Amino acid sequence: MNNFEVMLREHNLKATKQRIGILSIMHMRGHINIEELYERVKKSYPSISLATLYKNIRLMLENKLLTEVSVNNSKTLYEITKEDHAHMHCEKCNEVMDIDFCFEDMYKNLGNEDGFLLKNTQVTLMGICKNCQ
Amino acid sequence: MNNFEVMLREHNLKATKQRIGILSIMHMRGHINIEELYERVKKSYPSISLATLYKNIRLMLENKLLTEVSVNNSKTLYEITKEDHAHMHCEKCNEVMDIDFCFEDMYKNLGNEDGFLLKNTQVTLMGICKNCQ
DNA sequence: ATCCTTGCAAATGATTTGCAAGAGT
DNA sequence: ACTCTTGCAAATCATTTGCAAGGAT
Repeated sequence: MNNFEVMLREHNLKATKQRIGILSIMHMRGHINIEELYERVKKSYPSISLATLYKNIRLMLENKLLTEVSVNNSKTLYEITKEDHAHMHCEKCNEVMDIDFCFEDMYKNLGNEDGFLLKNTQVTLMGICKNCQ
Repeated sequence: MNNFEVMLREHNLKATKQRIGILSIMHMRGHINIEELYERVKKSYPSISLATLYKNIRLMLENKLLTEVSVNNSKTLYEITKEDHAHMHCEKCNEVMDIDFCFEDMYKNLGNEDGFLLKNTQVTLMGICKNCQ
């Protein structure tokens, strides 16, 4: 029983080969969009269908096992949920990288939030990465 | 010659009725998605087509007259480009509100950016707004 | 007069659905 | 054995394209 099986069970999901495949690709790759995920998962499970991929992504998002990362001007990415962090998004190669970030410090700099019940924060730095410059 | 005509000319775009219509809805509405924009613009210009809307949004994004606002789990929004600010996104009603935010202060709290050429930043607080609680 | 923009219809791309067969517990 | 998941095909929704006619400068 590997890590991903445990993760799935902890989130009340059956541990199917397809799901374990999805999670292991995501774990290796970091942030990934549906299209690339499909190409890669097919290498281990050639019979997997796009519908299965979409259904599972949706399910794992609802269970908070995955987190959606919306970036401007390119496809939605998904990552395995982890500690708070910020993202750098390269507008040329579309790569997304994690950076350490303390949300507590940021909250001190906020303006008027007027009764808003805060659940989560997304911080994305947009620009050009080292390789693309 | 109204404000929107000036804005368009300053960005080297011809001032058509359709474009002025798009901008005035956006100015009133704040953040808006394509579907809602279409419904509203049709009220003043019933003949406008979705294709025209998409073409113009794309064009104005390229000219930085508009800014894309990607939010998790709901349609991409667009707003007229303005000074740096952060967004609050209500996960229930999907409304997006602006809040004051000083990016300079935030940059002090950042981790390793390793040669990244920063162009822009997006900060989104996700949660439940006052009305929806 | 020229070039850009519009609206239409069709093409393409992304995501969801229903259902019968198969897999996980 | 039971229930949930898969894969397929079709349906739906979102976005883009090509082109002829119309509009802005």
